[in-house]
Amino acid sequence: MSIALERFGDRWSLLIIRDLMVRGFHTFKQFQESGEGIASNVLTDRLRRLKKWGIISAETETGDARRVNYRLTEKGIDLAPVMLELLIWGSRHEAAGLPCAVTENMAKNREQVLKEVRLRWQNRDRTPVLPAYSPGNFFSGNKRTKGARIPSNP
Amino acid sequence: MSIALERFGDRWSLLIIRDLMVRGFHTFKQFQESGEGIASNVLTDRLRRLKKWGIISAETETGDARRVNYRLTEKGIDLAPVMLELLIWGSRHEAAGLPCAVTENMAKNREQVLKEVRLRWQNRDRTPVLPAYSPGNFFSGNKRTKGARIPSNP
DNA sequence: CAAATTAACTTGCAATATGCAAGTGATATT
DNA sequence: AATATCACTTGCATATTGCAAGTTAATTTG
Repeated sequence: MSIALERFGDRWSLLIIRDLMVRGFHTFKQFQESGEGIASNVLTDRLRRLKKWGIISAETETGDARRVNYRLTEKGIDLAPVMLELLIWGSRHEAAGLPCAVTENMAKNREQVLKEVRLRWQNRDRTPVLPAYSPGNFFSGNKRTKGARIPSNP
Repeated sequence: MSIALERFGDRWSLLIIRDLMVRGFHTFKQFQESGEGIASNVLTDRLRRLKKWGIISAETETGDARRVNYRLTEKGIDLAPVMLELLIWGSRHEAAGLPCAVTENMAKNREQVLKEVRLRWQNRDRTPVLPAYSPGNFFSGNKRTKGARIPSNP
């Protein structure tokens, strides 16, 4: 069986990766309080597994040794195309929080979007890709389109 | 939380979709005997859920009322881009059964590959995308490249 | 500097999901 | 008519997840 499918065959792993990728999450607490409802013991386990698999890294913050900063590795950020396709699919086929116009625009400019996401990763940019969050949505889950800088037809 | 991620947040759903998409599976029995080890009660449940969500359809075969034919819907086949990106990611970052040359070729010809997959779906073509199966691989899991008609640089 | 707070986990136990082996019932084949 | 096949069910053991309440180490506060 495909290793890739085994990796993400649970309720939380992909969600954690998405939150790291586009919502700017980087601490244990943020995941816990995100409202998604992951139990702390499971969160611990998932972060550990993702780290073991080289998808995320964990390093204690310089200046506050209580905090641990989680971050996608190169391998992790390489999942961006998967996430983007899932976003587009969800927007087309499931009730979505983002207006279809926005996601269809993303679909037309996949390379652009992915370039932008990777740049944010390189720059350690922690602002959410879309500013706020509301349920039912994929990327950051907000209906606002303002601030979603990503796709503007070239 | 994203509906798309909720849909596939279990061990088997994506695997079933992949098997329908590229391995030519279409019966309960095939899934059971595929060696992936899904329990029959869970398989029943997953097929039911996927049907409920409109991702697959189920119809009893004309001519043999015992058989049920499972098939991806339009919504289901639209997951092909997600699957393809997962395949490419897995090939780059996890031990893969397919030679990287093949998957990188697919990565260069995504549109081609997707067109081919959709055509197979339209034609109800049940031959596996890649002829045989070996573990550790994503699409059909075979190391053979012969018969993988999909990517040939244009 | 002692007390309170914070962040990242652990622990114990209940609830849920999954795995397994053995059915069942409706066709179809021999 | 007997046997086999196919798509499920059922009952129960095991594993995973969810929940609430700790624990530990590191800051912050008064």
